[in-house]
Amino acid sequence: MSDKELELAPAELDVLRALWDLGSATVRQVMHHLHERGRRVAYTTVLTFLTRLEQKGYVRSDKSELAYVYRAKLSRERVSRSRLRSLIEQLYDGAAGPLVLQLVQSERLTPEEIETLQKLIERLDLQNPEAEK
Amino acid sequence: MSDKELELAPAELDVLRALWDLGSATVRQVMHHLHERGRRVAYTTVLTFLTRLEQKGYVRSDKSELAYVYRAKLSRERVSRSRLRSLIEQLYDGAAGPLVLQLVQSERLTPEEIETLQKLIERLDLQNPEAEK
DNA sequence: GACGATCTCCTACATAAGTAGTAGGATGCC
DNA sequence: GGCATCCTACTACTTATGTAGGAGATCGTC
Repeated sequence: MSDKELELAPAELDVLRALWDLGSATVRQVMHHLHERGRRVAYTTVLTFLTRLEQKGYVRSDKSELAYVYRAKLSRERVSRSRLRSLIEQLYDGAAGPLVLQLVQSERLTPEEIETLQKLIERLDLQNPEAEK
Repeated sequence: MSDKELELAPAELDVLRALWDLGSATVRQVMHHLHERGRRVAYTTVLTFLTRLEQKGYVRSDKSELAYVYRAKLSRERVSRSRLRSLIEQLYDGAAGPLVLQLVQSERLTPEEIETLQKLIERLDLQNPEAEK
């Protein structure tokens, strides 16, 4: 439940993203994916990252075919949560409120999103959680 | 208005935070502040960071007294915005909506915050911006 | 069964980030 | 006016990040 640091360098995240997008993939497929997004990296570079990610436990590989097939062990949501947490921690001393406000103000949300949000808030409001610390 | 990359390594951010908290401060004051937050760094380390930050243009210094007094040129909001942007970009392909939802769901907001948010949303809803594009 | 394409492993190397020591100037004070 | 302080400048070293080449195992195929 709690997110212990969860260190991810930008380039590592790119690779992880490829896995999220692809589900599971070989080194080569990840490389292609990155190329399509405009990142010109060498095959071995991708391999290096995948290997490092696996060492960190963020990815697992499985060799049934010729080449290893990699898959993320870490979900996008998990990373997102941790990132947000540290953002909130670092910039707002742990208070999420200001961040939400800023987000809602500065990012244009679609009408649908606004509506969803509205419903969500209503619910929050009702079951006012008496937040136990 | 637009946020060009805005590179800030974690440790640099810590120093910047000290300046935000303190308004303006000498190396020594920043160091103390960091110590209070549990970061045991040497005086010269702080100096190094402050110097680097100044080179990057994120901080300015002013020598009227004995020691230089530093002050952030970059606001907390600015950094926050840029951080959020890249988070949204990297994790949600540019769509802010999902992030907001996740935030509202996973972070406990105080009743006041909820209320503020609610009002904000209402306003958004009214002046429905007919988002061009 | 040699050849080209692929794979993984190991190694390497440049730049960035994080941390700090030392030297030498200025300041205060007894 | 010499001693303890405090300040900045310069230098240095370690670990992380980003990037990739070469070596050797495998495979598919002519």
